Amino acid sequence: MRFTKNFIPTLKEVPADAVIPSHILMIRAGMVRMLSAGIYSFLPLGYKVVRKISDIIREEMNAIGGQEFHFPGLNPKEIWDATGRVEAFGDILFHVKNREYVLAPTHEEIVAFHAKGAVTSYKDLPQIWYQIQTKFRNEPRPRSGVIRGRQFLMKDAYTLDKDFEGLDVGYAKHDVAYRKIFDRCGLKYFVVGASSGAMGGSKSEEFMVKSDAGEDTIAYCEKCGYAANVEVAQSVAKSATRHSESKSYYEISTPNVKSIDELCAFLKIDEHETAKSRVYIHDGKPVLILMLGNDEVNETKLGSLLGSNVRPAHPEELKEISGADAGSIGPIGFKHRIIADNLLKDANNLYSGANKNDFHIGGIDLKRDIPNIEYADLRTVENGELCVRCSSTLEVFKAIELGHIFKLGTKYSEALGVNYLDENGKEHPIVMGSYGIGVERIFACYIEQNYDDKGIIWKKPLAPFDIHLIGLNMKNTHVAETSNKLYDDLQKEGFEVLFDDRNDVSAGVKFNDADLLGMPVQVIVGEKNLKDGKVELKQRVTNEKNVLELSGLIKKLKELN
RNA sequence: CGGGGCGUAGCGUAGCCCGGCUAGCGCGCCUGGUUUGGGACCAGGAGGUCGCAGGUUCGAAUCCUGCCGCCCCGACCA
Repeated sequence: MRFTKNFIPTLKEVPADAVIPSHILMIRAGMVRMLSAGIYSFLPLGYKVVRKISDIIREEMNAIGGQEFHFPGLNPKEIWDATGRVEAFGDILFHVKNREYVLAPTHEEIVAFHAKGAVTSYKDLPQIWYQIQTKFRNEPRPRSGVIRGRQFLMKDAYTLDKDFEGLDVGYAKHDVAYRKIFDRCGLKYFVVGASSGAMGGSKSEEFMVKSDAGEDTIAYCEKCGYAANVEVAQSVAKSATRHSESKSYYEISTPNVKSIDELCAFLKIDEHETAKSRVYIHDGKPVLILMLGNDEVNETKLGSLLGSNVRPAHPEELKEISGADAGSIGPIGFKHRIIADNLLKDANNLYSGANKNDFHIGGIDLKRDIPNIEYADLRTVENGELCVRCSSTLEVFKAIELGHIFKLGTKYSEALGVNYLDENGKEHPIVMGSYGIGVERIFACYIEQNYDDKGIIWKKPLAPFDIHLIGLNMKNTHVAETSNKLYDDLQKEGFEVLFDDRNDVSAGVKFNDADLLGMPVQVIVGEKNLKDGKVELKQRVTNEKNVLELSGLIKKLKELN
């Protein structure tokens, strides 16, 4: 590709709206442009990367027996009503205004539709169907460039099996394929067991990349590989103690003391001697949640313990429920259900609120004083706590979800009546699995992991070109002739070459653009070295520069490639 | 949806508080010339509904009202 004949609009300045490195660099390198919030055009250079990623995905999907489809983005609303997902998606689903269509945010329904009546025998199973298609989701808040868009490219695959054993096999195949895909793309990633949420399945795993731009918070153990979303993650943390001698409880005047920190400072005690109270409303009834010290209630864990109908009590409700405002609530005298975090199990000599403003109570013995108390794991894991599996230190960080594999089961096949006949002529719903990969997320995450202050650093598998050939002064005939010949020769050797053949910009511009675009190697043709029959070869990753004989160039490039 | 910020040429921005003449600067772009190993130089030039609509005023980029768009934090998220 010649620079002069192609649209590669690089930018010297950082675009005002871009914040994270991948977004900034994708714009500066002339690979994407925003059309509207969360909607991006891929320019030729960026689209080349998209194709490289897609090709890797395609190869690995085909390797596990996947068959590539192309499903419509425009879907009849009726089929989405049939599975109840118009309502389930709510505002996230784009609706077409002048016809009863929706824009597909995923394709389970369409796969089920085509399977119905066509995949009718156990002999037809299993099937792996996949596509790489644009998805539409009306995200309330697109962000981080291409990472969360309203329109995005997704590889989505679906397995059709006769039973759950078959599903296990298909699921395992995808697990292997996904690891190969992300490995080949050169990404550092890890795998998290996750709850499958609204997809309505049983087992699922998420493939994640550590990144400050991420939207999930993950607890990760480097030693044993334990990884879990903090919504469900567990850890070993210091618990409250049960002292051999249990004091009797007593009221303490604590004017204006509200937070646990203030209480500890006021009484000169450790936060492991305190219990924080949070009041929730579950099915219209108050529940007191007791946490050790400053631990935060994990509302996901609370939700799965009590069921979905849980909300924090409003500040106005607190006084009527407990007799006090937030900051003075506690278990003693609380007349409703009380659930304490496991770390508080059977603790005594505790300090907590008195259910009377500006008073706390000391000497609480949960075992003695709160006979109906229940215990559960309700806390949120924090950085530095210990792994429940291997006791080494957990790291808590933000991460981006690259891919997700689900065991769906029969939810969609039952809703849409997608059945097959077994060996005995008996009818069963087809068992489905669903497997997604965010194509642009691979793109962005790769850059997040591979850049420096000059620009992107591509490695071979995703690099839009193998070689960035630079003719420094194209007005010099020797340079022009040599670099033009090299351009042809290198391509004949099978290299993909980007040729900076501009004759109206100075050397510095070309060097800086080359570093910004970040091809793995740069071949620099300049008058100085050419006098001696030599050219310079620069490796982008290491910044290693070699001046070598023209005659030996191709051999050296083949070694590097 | 809640909180905060922003919208001026292709990009980055000044001016706005405190209204006033042809809206300024850098980059980029065009023409000519010089230059060519790390974002060159000289000369000339093009490019603006100041987000949109309404209002106040003799006069609005600037003040007021409404709307739209974009970014960040939160909520939400398959």
